[in-house]
Amino acid sequence: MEVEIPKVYSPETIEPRWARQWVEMNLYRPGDDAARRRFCLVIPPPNVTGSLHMGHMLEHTEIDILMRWHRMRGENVLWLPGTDHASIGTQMIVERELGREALPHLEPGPEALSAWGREGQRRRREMGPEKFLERCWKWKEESGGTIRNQMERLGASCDWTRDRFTMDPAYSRAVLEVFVRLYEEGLIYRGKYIVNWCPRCGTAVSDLEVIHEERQGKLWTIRYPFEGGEGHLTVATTRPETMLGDTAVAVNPADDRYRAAVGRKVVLPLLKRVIPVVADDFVDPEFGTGAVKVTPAHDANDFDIAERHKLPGVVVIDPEARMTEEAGPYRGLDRYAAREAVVQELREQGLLEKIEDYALSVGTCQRCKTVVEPLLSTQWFMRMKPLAEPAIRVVEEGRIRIVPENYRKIYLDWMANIHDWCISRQLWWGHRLPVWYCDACGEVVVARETPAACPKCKSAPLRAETDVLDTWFSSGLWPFATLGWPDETEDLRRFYPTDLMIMGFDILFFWGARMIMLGMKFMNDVPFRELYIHALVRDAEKQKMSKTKGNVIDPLDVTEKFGTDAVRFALAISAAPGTDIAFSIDKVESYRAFANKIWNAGRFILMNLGKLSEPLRAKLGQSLTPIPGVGFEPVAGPEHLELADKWIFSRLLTVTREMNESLASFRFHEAAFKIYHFFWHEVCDWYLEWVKPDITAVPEGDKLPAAWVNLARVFEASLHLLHPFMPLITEELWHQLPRESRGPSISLTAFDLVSGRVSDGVSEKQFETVEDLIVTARNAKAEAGLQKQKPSAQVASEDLRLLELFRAHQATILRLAGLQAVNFSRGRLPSTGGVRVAPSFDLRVFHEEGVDQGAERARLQKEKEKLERELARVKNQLENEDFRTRAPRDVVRGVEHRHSQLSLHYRKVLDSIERLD
RNA sequence: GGGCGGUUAGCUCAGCUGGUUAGAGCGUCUGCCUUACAAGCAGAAGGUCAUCCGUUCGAUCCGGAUACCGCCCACCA
Repeated sequence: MEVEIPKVYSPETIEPRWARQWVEMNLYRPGDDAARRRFCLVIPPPNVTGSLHMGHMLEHTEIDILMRWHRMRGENVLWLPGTDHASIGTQMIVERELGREALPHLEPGPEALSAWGREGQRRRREMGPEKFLERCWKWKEESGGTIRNQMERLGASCDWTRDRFTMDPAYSRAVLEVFVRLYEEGLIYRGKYIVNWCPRCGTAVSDLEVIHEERQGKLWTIRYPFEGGEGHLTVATTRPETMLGDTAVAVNPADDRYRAAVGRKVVLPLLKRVIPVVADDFVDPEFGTGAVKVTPAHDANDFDIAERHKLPGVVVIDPEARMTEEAGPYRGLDRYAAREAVVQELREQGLLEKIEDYALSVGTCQRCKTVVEPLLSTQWFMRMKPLAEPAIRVVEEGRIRIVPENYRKIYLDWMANIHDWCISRQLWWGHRLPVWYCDACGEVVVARETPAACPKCKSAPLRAETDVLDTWFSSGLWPFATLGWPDETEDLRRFYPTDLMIMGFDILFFWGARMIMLGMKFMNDVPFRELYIHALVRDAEKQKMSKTKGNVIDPLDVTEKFGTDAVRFALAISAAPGTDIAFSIDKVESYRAFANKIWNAGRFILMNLGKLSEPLRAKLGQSLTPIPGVGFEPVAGPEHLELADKWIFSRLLTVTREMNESLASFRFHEAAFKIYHFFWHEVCDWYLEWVKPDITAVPEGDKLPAAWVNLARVFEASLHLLHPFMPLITEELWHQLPRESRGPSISLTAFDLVSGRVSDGVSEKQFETVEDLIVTARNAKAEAGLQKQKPSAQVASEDLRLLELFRAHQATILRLAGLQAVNFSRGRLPSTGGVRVAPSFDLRVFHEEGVDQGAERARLQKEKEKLERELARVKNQLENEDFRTRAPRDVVRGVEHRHSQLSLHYRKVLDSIERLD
């Protein structure tokens, strides 16, 4: 039977097939064996605003690696998937879509985007909520589908039967429940405060949604004349247009310059309003003129000053950032036009003292980059201090472990300085606040169901609130609402608290902190026990990927081209905790080569399988069948073990253990590197080459050669170790291996070490010595220019046991080193050239044309110098009495051993140089 | 204004709690289409671990300073 297997692995045919099959089989529902540990993670729900980017792919790869790893250790694993409605984000995208439909002729670009946004907003208002929300839902269906396809293609092992969306009816019920309960407890309140207002989006946004940017601006110094008298106060401002809303000037009470001014009044220029001069500690006498204009309706600090001094607020800027009626002659002007006009007028009136350049930080809208306007506005807020307290405690006490640890401090600092959270948004897409107003008596009703009439004055109907909740309000409930809360479901009982959460740092405060607060509040327990913060995926030059820079790599593109497994591996092996990832196509390419390597190793085995008779193949299948209750053990077959077998199984044991340790601490790069190196450079380069003759030979009789059992077991174990990183290719190859009874997937076959097994240091050492001999021979061949030929060689050593070891593996040494014959003898080689000296053996490759004495001398000279340097260092160390007395014994002994090896080697090199002469 | 991170081979990065000879991938050079794999095999070159000072028997690793780069937070008009 000859099996035709392509030489080059083609992920595009194999990967999608398995990905689909896993979904169709509902393979990744958690098992319900109560005796087993459970492991649960709820996905950070991607926004339904579009398709997934490299950051998602990294996140999902990391999650999937851990999920598969836990699953293969026999745990009941739940990875719960879902998506977030992304209130403001989705609404903006749908608006833009509407705009694009209305203005299809525009060339795509930043200008078109903003034009489409404006037009879409207009069309949204025209359509009304009902129709607009229909469009949003349609968008959600499409976009959600795209996301799901992408995740499936990635091989994400989530339980799709538990897929959730933040606006599912059940989920929305949880959102309202939380709102009502928090309101009833006084933790949600309504009030008129300064909020961050985005004039473009037409909504309030939270502090976190404001991005501070350093901009070059100006500082204007303006005179405010005293009422009915001589003189003036001068104030400095970066926003002269807001003076129209000034209701006071404030100075520091300790500032002698202004002591007399406090209590007097000044005349606000342009509007001629008479306003008081007040004393307030907030004012820094050092800054500007030491006198501050107070604009309570358009500045958060001024608002606080006004509270303290009972000053009124005058709103001069409207929600669209135009001047209001209160701005008198400037009404209707845009805020920036008003600024110019105001400055112009002040200059003409001689009230402008000076203009200086000034770098200031302005708040911009996270979504649309528009400069945010602090605005006095009635909004809903969540009181954070009482919620933050337990959320701080659980992290301090280690009930939630944050990794890498430096984020713990950042989290705690932020939580300690937390401010109340503005949760209402003037948007349409999202959860409407469960609030009704009685226009008759002014009553505010917060209820789970629509109230029929006002509970106070009985009038009806009530006017429903139109604001929706900040997206992060609903996602804050994610870990318990997805599991069925407020109902006491089986899932909630079984899977809360979840075990792990993985997210990017950018949403630690938006989401992570809020989940912890709300989880503690409503479940009285942490939402997850560990929180791993992953790195950012950047481009090869470590630049942020962005559309404007044009350096965005689309996960789907690169996946299609090189295969999911290759991309996953490239991400995993770069994912060192705490360091951003420089991602490049080159990297993916080199891990595609790795996938191909795995494929070809499998191909070698499968091709030679044809040399086994049917019964022998069945026997092999038996030896690969998982042991019930234990799963697959990465141990050698019970039969004869060659040196190479002992070595590779010993290494396998070590590598498995090390990978387990790495994954337990989120050191993905380490685990990926370990298996990469093990599989390629140990299994393929050495083990497979070593046993090759035993595998390619046609066995005689009905006995299955031990080499077959061992190789198949090593390969199968390697597939298991690789599987979390490269699930698709490993699944494919696993299915092609013979097996007595085949489960549905490698990922459901438990794989673990039998405890107490220790690695075999003696065999490792012996194997490495033989390896050393072979490499030395190859090296000698290469430098003598004999790579094409098969020369003879001579090996000598003082160590009889070593010679015995070499003799026992003579055939393998000849084959792997590419030698014709080798002669082993005791002692040293008496040759006059071409001798390689290692501490424990000499080796000489025969060269027909004789040795190039010059090159030989140069090489030896270089070696001598290197040895001298090292020897000097080691000697120095050993002669240091402090080192001998203070360093640990085994370190000293190690250095001593090194010294004896070095001197031996050095003497041999010296000797060789002498013989050349 | 506070806080944090980085600086290791030509490039991108590993190197966990200090200890024998600092590692990979890509790139470079040499030789090979050796019946698993040229997306491969074999061999090689390439590093005063940013700089300075300190702690230590011993520092790429710990502490301090400097330089450059980057990030986060913040209610100074």
